[in-house]
Amino acid sequence: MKNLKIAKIFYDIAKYLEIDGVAFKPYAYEKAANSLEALEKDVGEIYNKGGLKALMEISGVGKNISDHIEEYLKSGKITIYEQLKKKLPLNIDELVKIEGLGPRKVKILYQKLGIKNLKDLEKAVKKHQIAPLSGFGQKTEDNILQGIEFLKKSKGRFLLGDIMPAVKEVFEKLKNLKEVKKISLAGSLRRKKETIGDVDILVAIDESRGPAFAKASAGAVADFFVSLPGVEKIWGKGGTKASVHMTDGFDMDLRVVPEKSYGAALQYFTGSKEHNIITRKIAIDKGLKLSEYGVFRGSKAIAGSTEEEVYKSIGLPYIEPELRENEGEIQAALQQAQGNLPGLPKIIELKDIRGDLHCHSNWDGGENSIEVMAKSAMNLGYEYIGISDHTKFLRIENGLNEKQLLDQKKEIEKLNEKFKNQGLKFRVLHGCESNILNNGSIDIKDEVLAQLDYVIAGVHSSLKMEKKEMTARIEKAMKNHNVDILAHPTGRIVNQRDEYKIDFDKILKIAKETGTILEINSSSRLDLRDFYIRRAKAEGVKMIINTDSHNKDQLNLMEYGVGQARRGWAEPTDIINTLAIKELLKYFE
DNA sequence: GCCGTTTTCGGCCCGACTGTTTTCAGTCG
Repeated sequence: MKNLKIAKIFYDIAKYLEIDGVAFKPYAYEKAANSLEALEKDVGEIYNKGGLKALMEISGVGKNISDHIEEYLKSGKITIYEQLKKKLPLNIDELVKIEGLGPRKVKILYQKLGIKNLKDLEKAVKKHQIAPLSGFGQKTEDNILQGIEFLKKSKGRFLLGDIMPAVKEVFEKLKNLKEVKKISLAGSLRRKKETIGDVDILVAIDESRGPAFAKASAGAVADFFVSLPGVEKIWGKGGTKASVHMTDGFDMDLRVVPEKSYGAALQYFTGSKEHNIITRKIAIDKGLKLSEYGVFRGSKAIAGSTEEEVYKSIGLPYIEPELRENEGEIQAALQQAQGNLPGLPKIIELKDIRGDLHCHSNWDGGENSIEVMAKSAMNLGYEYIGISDHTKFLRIENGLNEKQLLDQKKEIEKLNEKFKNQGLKFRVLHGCESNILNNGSIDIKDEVLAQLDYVIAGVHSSLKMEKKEMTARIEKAMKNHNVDILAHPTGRIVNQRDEYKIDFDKILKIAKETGTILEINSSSRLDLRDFYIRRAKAEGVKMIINTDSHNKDQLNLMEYGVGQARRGWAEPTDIINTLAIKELLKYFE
């Protein structure tokens, strides 16, 4: 997608300009990049329809930046970007990931030592060339070494679903402390980002019994925090904060604040940075000041104990954490505050989900029987589960052939009969996760597919096809009238694999035409990504949130798919597994 | 480089920490 490619270039330009010490321009480029990411339409399309004038209507895009966009659309290049790259041939992205290294220091390292990337940096650290530089020092050198080692060990960021179980355990323990009055996760974890740098936990303590008591309470919470099982190393501990490194590899930060500023602190520590900047600006426009301590008029605090109060004081309705990226939520909130439509989306919640339709059983080598999977789904409060085992092309996954699928159908019918006799209002649906072969055909005969309640199709082979071929392959599968759901539509896996080359706009168009449902896969694929979800929603394409469970415990991954959908602004009406069974089956029909 | 029902020029988020500064720049979240 061109929007994202251009956005990336603008972010890079911003960093280059920062390196050169240029004031304010970096912020302008970042802002434009941010707007492009949030755009629901293709920037090429906007330009084709309305030219430069239409581009300049994008927030943060003015005369110069619209020229850059035009240049990119025409030639695939932006001249000043090429010049900046030539002037400072650095891998900035890589270098500024080291804690303590920012653009200015990166420039000094390049000028004095010719450091262009992480490898160069590591060599220089080992030869102790960093400490003697003016502005650096022994401590900086030590910190850089530590930063390099952390990056190597953890690759920097963790998959949300991988660390959440451990975080929840810690969270529950803290919550049960008598000193803790309020507690919340904050940061990217609360915004449900795909990957998390570190874990932020915010706690409010009781202040009503005086400062000495409050101080003792805060100390007790911090003491407890650093002595938790799983803590490998304590980075630091003070009266109101502590940070630790866990044996699982991630860092956790604890902040303890008084109750009166809990809401402001939560708003601040939740971020994102971009969202905070714009909310603070809105405060300034109203003659107020917003910080982590509260909202102030002069020196008088006018709000701070809850987030709702903080937003209200600056004239905004409450904004869900998953929307706080400055990608249009502020405009939507302002719109809502003025009583105009559509305002903020009423984004989907976990409790809206009535079933999970991408689940594997022990028929294809999954861990649990259909009955066990079904009972686990009942325990989650679902009304239905769909069994969708792999089909025959995937031999390595014990894919089922036509005969096995029909045998499985009988077993599912029997199980439904049993549930009915037990008076249970729960239904097992029968589907499959079929394979889209290279020529776009499905690896199971149509007459068998037609006998299933629904059919999922996905690409599991020849992932490196050229864009045109791959798009045509998927298009053909979507046009098969037995295919209901396109599994993990772009093929990406977080931190492991990029998406395959596809024309996503075309996929959206075909989905709209054929009524094909696009999957939001909750496993480590997290595919569709948030910005694709937003575009699908804008086009009126329906989606489904599935877990792709291979055992009963993985049914719990649903919360991450829902988080993904929330970041994509999806509402319950956009997601078909919020439907009751009757409507769902009608939709498939 | 962008933006404007207080501005077409003069602004551009806030507070804390760190390291090396002898009064503050760079970095972080």
